Parts: sequence; C-alpha cells; structure tokens
Amino acid sequence: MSVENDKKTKRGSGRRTTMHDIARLAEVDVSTVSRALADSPRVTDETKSRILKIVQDTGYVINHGARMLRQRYSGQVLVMLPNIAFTYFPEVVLGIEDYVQEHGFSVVVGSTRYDREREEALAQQLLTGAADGIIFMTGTIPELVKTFPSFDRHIVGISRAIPDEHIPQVNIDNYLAMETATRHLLGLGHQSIVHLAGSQSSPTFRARAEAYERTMEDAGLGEKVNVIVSEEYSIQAGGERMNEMLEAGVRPTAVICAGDDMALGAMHAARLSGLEIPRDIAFIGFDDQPFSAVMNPSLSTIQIPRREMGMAGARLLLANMDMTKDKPDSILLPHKLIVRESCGG
Amino acid sequence: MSVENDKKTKRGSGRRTTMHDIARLAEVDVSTVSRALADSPRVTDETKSRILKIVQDTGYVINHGARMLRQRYSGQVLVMLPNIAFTYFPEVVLGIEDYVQEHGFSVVVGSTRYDREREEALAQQLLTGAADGIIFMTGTIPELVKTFPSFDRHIVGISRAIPDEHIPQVNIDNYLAMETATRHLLGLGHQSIVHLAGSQSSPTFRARAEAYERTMEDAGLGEKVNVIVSEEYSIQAGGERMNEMLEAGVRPTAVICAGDDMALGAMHAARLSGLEIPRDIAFIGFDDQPFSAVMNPSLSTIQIPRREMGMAGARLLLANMDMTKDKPDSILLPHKLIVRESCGG
DNA sequence: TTGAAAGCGCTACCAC
DNA sequence: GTGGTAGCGCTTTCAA
Repeated sequence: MSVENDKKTKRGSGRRTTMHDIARLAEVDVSTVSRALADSPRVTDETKSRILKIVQDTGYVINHGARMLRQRYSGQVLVMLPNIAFTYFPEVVLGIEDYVQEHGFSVVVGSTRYDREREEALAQQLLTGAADGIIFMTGTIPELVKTFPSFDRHIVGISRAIPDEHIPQVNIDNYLAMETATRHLLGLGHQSIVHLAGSQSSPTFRARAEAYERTMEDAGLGEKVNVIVSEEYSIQAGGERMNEMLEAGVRPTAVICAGDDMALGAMHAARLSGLEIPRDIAFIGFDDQPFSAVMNPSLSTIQIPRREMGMAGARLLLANMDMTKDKPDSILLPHKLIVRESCGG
Repeated sequence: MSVENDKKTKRGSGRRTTMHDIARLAEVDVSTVSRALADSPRVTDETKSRILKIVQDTGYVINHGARMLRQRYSGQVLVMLPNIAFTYFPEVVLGIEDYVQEHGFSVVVGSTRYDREREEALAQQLLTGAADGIIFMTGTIPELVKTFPSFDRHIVGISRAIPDEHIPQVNIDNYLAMETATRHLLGLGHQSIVHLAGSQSSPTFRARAEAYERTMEDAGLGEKVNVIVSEEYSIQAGGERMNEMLEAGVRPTAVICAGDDMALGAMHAARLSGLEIPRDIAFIGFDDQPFSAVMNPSLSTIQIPRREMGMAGARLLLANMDMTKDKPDSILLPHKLIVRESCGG
C-alpha cells in the first residue's frame, strides 16, 4: 500500500468550527476575533468576553495549520534519539518536556534506530516547518539540516557530543567521570581491570574508554589495559561480551561497564559462570538507572543528571533560536560516583 | 516570561525556498510543480524530471503548514501515555512507529503525568488539526476530544482499557493472565499468597486484582486473600509496600505483583529483611521487562507482547480513520507465563 | 499536458 | 476599537 493512496482514503471528520463562524455568531469581524483570542489590548473587554464565551460554547479551537502558515512557526520541538526504548533517554525527554511546555512549545520524539533514512526523514520536520528546532541525542546531525538557513541556531545536542563547535551542547564530563570510576577501583586495590566499552564511533563511549586507558597508564598499569568493545548497547550484549571474555580465559578482578544495562547483563553472565560479586569480581556501571540501586547486588555507578540535562538542553535550544540574542554556550553538568555493593567498596 | 512574548522573539531563519521558486526556475506554473511532486500522470516525464532535478539542487522541501491547511490533515499520530519514563511504554511506541511510518505518518509522543491539564492540552492537537488521530495508553479520554466530529473514528486505546465500547482497543486478557499466574503458584503448593496491586482506579490493575481474588476463592482460599494496593506505580513504591507489609508481621509464602517494576522493588525489600527468594518467599511479576530475565534471582512474569500491541494499535487507528470502511474491532493479544527462578517453579 | 485562479483559516496591516 | 483585506504556500478545479 503506497503512502499516497493511504493518505487519500477518506478521513472525513466534518467541517470544523472556524474563526469566521465565531465572528458571525459574535457579530464582529474575524480580525476582531483574532485579536480577542490573542488578548490584544485593542479590543474592549466587553467584546472580548462575548467572543470568549462563544468560543467556549462552540468548543472552537484554532487551526494549527493556518496559524503555522501565517506565523511561520510550529511551536514544536523535535527530539531525535537512537531508540526510545533505551532506559536512558525517556528521563531526559521528561526534562525537555518540562521546560518547553512552560514556554508554549510541545515535544515530538523520533527514534532513528541508527538508520540514516529515518534520521533524514525526521530532520525534514525542521525544513518543512513542522518543527522549529531539533534536540539531538544521536551524536550526529544529518547533512540535510545544514541546508537550513542558519541551522546552527535551530539545533542543540544533549548527552552525545556532536562534533561541531558551533552547536551548543549539554553533557557531563565523560572523561572525568570514567577517571573517577577507574581511580575508585584502583584505590580498592584492583589492578586487573577490564573496560566493557560501547561503540567507539560514539564520542561519549570513546571518551570513557580513553579515560580508562589513561588512568590505568598513569597508575603504571599500562599492560593491564583491556578494552572490550561492544558495538551494540544492551543488557544482552553486555552478557555476550562477558561470556566471550570468560571463555577466552580472561579473569579480571573488576569490570567497568559503558553503562548500567551492559553491567546488568555482564553481572548476570558472571554469576552464571559461578563468580560471586563482588568477592570474585567487582563491577561499576554508568548512568544510575532506576534498577541499579535495587538489583542484587546493587550496582556502583556514575550518576548522570538526566532530567536536568533535558531541561538544560531545552533551555539552550530556545535561547539559541532567539536570534536577537547571542548564541548560548555549551553546558557541562556534574556527575557523581555512587558506591554500592557491586564493587565491595 | 509569558508564552506570548516567548513566541514573538525573533526566530529568524531567512525565507525558505517555495514552490514558486521552483516553478520560476523550471519555467512552469506552480500547479505543474505541485502535480509533478505528487507524481501525477498529467505531467510529462520530461517536465517531471526537470522539476525534480531543480528540487534536488535547491534542497526544496514542501511547507508542512501550507499542505496541512490545504489538505486538512497533518500526517501525525499522537501517542498519549502517562509517563514516558515507565519502561513499559517506550517499547509499545516503537511498535507504533514501525507501523505508522510505513504509512506516511509520523509519531508525536506526549506524557500526561496524570495531569488533567496536560491531557487536555495534548488532546487539543487533534482538534487543532496538528494530529489526525490519537492513541491512548492512559486509560481515559479527556472530555474535550468528544467535541470532535465523529471522534470515535480518530482514537484507539492500547494497554489500558478505555471504558467506552465505541473505541477500538488493543489489550491482553489481564484477567486470564493473572488467573494463570495465581494458578501457577497454587500448583506449587502456595496458599498464603499476597497480591501487590496497582491503583484500582485503573481497569487493568483492577482486572488483575479481581482475577487473583476469584482464583484464590475458587481454590477455597478466600480468607487468605490479601490485596495490597499501591496508588503509585514504581520500583520504589513496590519496596515501600513490601516493607509496610513485613513490618505489619504479614509473612506470605508468595507475592504476585502488578508489574515487574513493583516486583523488583519488593524483592529488594524482602532481601533487606533477610528473606531468601524463592526459598522463603516466591515472586511473580507482570510485563517481562528487559531486566527481569537477568536479575538475581530472575523473575517469573507474564510476558506481554508490547511491540505487537503497538503495531496492532497503530493498524487499528489507521483503519479506524478510514471512513470508507467499517469501524474495526478491538483486539486481544496473547500473553505468556514465563517461569524463572523467583518462584522456584 | 499545462496555466490561471480560487481558496484553505488565519494574522497583520491599513483604514476609519 | 473595529472592519476590510491581502496574502502565507499549497492543491485542485476549470479552461485552454
């Protein structure tokens, strides 16, 4: 079934009440109705309330398409993320919603699933005027958006660094965070520490991996460095990488994971292999997911202020879209190491 | 800062390429461009390709607002859910996306957070024409949408039953599912079974609670029935209810939870109280969240086909919006009891 | 096969 | 303070 055909099927819904209808009922001109609805001072309170009453009674709501066409903005902010089912993202979205709704915008969420076509299709929303700005949590921006006039004033990045100095971004200091985590294990006496890393094409995961490597080297443990990369990021992938490692005979005393989901899977795999956590092997995760505090054993991790990141990103976007002001600066939010049972510390 | 002021700040972005520009460059009329873009047979292939080439070169994209105004549809489907951070929902959204994107629609997600105002504000999207249809996962529909002409052809429900026979819905048989879970525990010899339930204002949670009660009664264990209701649904709330129960001296041999998140929190609390799972106390959850299979001990649960529910719901909505066809029937999807370590069975 | 022209519903400018 | 009106960018009927 083609898209075209699809759209042509009758979506009958009768004629809606228009501003003209209101005008007729109120015995005024449409322009007056328009002004009244915009709460313009150039309409008497008397007329205003008369019009408002009719609006109430008829259940009239303004036509979004017409307003959009006329005013040239949509009031929508698009949030682009790799996969809405990753526990990390929804919490950020909540923060974004909180902020933009305060300011009269609504949020559209789109999952790209790392698919170029989907990315481009979603990015179109900006070009078509269906969205006024885009918040990227994908770490990349499609070439297409660069054709948009002064595109850098309509987009921001959150969580995953976009390799472009001109785009305002919100992030934590992933390097510092991983350094802290590694140092913590080092301080506990661990020497044989493996890093279960995420895809190295992601600046975020790369920064974490680099921090691990350098911190190990600085501690004189350069030869012990062992980064196991998982292209896929999931609970399952964490388990699989762990199993492969164990089968290869590698027996670290501690594992730092690229994220809590990976850690969850890896810990499960370790247990199935008869290892006891943290006695035989310690774990540290990243993100502080809701389950991390209550799993068995509970997971030490780096807490990331997801909600705040969302709010900050939204604030940045709206500020960025305001061409009367300077382009806002990027923001680095604080993280925190949460020590729990999984690393015995 | 008021919304009005907010919107008025300069969002300068220069003039965009319009269809007129394309027409001028191709030396044809706009109507021809319009036809060419719609791939109408009433344009020569020669003209068509000439126009298409210019479209490519200029990076022209059609103006969404104008098309919307003219064709009276937005191509957007709104998904309304209580909270996007509940692990249950995003997976359903993925299924919805899969289906509607095939058919030329895009998805807008809105979290209501059980706030009436937010519900109404989002529902407006339908009335203003910003969305063509709404998928409700909230279990209720705001009064406002009922003012929309033949509103029942523009909405469907997923997961949480909407108390209206006229709205097509997708769900699992919650009653049957809970009966199965309870019977399983009964079959394992448990008699002292507590149900850690969700808010009884939700038909879903009510159906589950009722099934538990009846199944217990049918087994001659009517006096053992013990439903502990948690108004809030979360990992934390599960832990709190469990603690309260334990402190009250109630010591069941098994607990059936309203969902896996509740179970996760409850199991954590049980462990902290020195109980061993499943030896001292067995658990069964509901939903089969990603973490359920790998937690320690792994959680027995009712598997719900979330992705499929999303797809089915989307299919239902598009079918429902097609006024040339009959209103589609509601759908009941199969669930499955997954037995893992937590109930020792 | 193509062009001309009439609006879709709204806002903003210009009169009065 | 209110009315008239042009036109946002597009689709679609009607003519040529």
